[in-house]
Amino acid sequence: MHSRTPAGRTGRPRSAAADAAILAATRQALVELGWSKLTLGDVATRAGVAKTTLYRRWSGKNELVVDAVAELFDELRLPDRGSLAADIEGVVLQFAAILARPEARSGLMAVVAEATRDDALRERIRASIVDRQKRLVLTGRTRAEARGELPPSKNPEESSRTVDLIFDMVAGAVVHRTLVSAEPADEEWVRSFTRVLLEGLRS
Amino acid sequence: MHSRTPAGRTGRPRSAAADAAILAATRQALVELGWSKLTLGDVATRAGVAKTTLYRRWSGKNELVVDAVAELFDELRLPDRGSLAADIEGVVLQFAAILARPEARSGLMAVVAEATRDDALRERIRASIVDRQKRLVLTGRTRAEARGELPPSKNPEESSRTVDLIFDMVAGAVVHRTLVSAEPADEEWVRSFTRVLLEGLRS
Amino acid sequence: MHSRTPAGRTGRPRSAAADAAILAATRQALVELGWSKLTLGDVATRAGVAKTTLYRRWSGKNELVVDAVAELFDELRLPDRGSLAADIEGVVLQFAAILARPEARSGLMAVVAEATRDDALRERIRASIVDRQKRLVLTGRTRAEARGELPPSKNPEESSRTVDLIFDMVAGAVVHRTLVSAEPADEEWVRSFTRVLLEGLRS
Amino acid sequence: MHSRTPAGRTGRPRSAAADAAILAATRQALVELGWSKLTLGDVATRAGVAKTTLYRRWSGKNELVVDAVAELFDELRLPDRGSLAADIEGVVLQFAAILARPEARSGLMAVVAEATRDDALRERIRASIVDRQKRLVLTGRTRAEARGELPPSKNPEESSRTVDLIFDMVAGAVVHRTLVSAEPADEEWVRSFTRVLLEGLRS
DNA sequence: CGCTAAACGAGACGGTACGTCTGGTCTTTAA
DNA sequence: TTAAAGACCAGACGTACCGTCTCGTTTAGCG
Repeated sequence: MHSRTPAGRTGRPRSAAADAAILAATRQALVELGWSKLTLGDVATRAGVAKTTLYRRWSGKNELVVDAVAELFDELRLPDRGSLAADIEGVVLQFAAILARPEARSGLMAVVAEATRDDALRERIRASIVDRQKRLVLTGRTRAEARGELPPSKNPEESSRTVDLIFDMVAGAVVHRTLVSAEPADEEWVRSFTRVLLEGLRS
Repeated sequence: MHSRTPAGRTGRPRSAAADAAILAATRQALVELGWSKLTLGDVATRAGVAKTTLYRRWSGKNELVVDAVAELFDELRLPDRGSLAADIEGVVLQFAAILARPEARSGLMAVVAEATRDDALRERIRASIVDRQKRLVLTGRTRAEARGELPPSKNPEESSRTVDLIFDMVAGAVVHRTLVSAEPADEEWVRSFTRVLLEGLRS
Repeated sequence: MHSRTPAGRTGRPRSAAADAAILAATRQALVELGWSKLTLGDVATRAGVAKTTLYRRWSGKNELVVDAVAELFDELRLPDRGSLAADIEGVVLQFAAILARPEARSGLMAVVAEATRDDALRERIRASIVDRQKRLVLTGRTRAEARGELPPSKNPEESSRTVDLIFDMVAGAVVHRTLVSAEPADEEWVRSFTRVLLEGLRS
Repeated sequence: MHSRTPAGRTGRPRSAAADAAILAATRQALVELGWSKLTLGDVATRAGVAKTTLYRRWSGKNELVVDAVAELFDELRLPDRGSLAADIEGVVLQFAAILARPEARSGLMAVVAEATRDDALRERIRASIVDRQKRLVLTGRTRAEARGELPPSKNPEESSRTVDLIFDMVAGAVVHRTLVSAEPADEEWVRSFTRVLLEGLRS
């Protein structure tokens, strides 16, 4: 995380409230203005905070927005609905619901775009957002193997490759449907998608 | 398109060379600087053109970059390799090759991010980039039905939904693999992906 | 604009009205916008003329405005009211009336300002505007000497110096009163000024 | 003045050095480029200051140049040479010396030209430049009355009118001689001028 | 309880890019 | 050939943010 427990002991401690206020203000500004018109000065004003305070915690717009958006994905949970298909449908719908929120839409794509030229930023995105999602895929796979819905992993390496493939297919399809095609990832679409994905994996 | 055949007949006509020079300069600047550090003044300088000339043709950075990136997708062709799987693998590899180019990577994602708040821009992206790709899916489907590799479409509406689903799955997976996971969409990955997709569709 | 010279064998006949239209448009623009916001493109539009046509006749803003303003001074006449004092009062009032017009106020001072760094422009101002006024001073002096109101010139050189002095005093005082002090050079002021000037010269 | 003692007390205080540097750079640029080619960006660069800093203190070119030129008139002093004629000659020579400097020549006339359409600017000129000069006339008149060289003022209103008249005559003649006629206001000319003025006033 | 030192708000600072406007020039078609 | 139209290059305009830097002012923990 960006916050650091004070190394030395003296001096005024950082305001814990400021962090929350800044992240909330960032999301609000993303909703109202979108990524490109969001300015750090405006975020600071909304948060009732000086620009200095903001820069003391985040090194720039990208880092701030990653953290602000990452919090949105905290609510992702793998439901246990009894079957792999139902579980996947559940989590995909959650994912789609998050991407339907305007603060996620422009914020997420913009930082991904920036990350194409900034390895540190990509790493931050991976740690804050992507891995959180990927863990759900892992859990789901394990649970499905236990249920006998998927054949057990033959070897770790291939297993890892498969998880990556599934993850790219799930996240990619939902993102593309939502942001590029600009159509809602509603229940009907999710059901069709899940069917194709699972049939493909089963065979 | 942005260019307009002169409505009236008088006056000096717009330089056709300027358009090409500007788009080429835009791609070059995308490679060297990335989206966020690309400035229109710099593009104009690279193109040997005044800023006014640039603004006369494009209303802003987003519109310019969409056109510059769109040209990259002109080279996409559906190969005829004899089987649906081979055809898909071929076109996905082409798509991945384009996304591997730095001028496409940051440019494409950035305009998609902007399009989340700008309907006109999204329409422009759809017309210039997305529809061009979707037509390949349609062609591929038709060809596969003729070969008997896929069951013939039952009704137009469901057919359209299926094409959309396939398109989101293909484009989404490749984009996510390439830009978010930041792993190459190489032949091995493409073969695995195609197998899952086709098996899922066949059943 | 609609004048057509039938005799010319090649090319379009030249518009005789263009000069007048441009100068009139220049004065109108001076009234409405002042010197600094007057643009040649705007003048051309007001005159119903292309910018090219304007540049074919004048080399720039300064030259155009000098000519436009110079026409205002064409109406200056030395009245013959029977006494030197009355004659001077008459011409000073005329001069003040011209300077009260907004197209003269900002136009004249602005070109004078430019002329401080541009000898060709200063020469143009002298020829078009200043000499026209100075001739009035000469005429007035000659007439006053004939009347016996002023002693006859002792030698040409001193005479020339005196004319220059009078001219600078008259023109300078009226301009300063009108433009810097921003007070009207009305009859009362002119009478006081003339009295001081003539008493000073007589002794 | 433009500078304001900070109303609120917080925030970084304005740099006092910046003001001086900007005004000096303005005068230097006036010398080298003249009014019309002087750009605020260039002034900022010369002063080693950002454009924003300049615009924070002055609202535009006119206001800046007024202040820059006004400082030139700070050195005007009414000498005490024992007689009214000598005093006037002294101050007129000082005035002429200032107007001989290129930073005063084009700068002063240009702002006067602009002031014909801008009351606020005219007021600024009056306060910063004109009143400073007029006070010298007042002092001179008082001193001359004490010496008995001029009859004492009959009433305040007429006295004020006379001061205004003298001021317009002195300043106007010197400015016209220097800038319009473009001849030096040397000692000989000043002596002639002073003689005419004083004889006119005495009678 | 007073000292110390960091964090705080405010806002000025040097920069960079914006998108617009104007100055002059050049290139087209029409008359 | 000249006119009107308007595209062209060049560069200044005034504004908006950037990220940094002073300021004077809290506000904690330590002594």
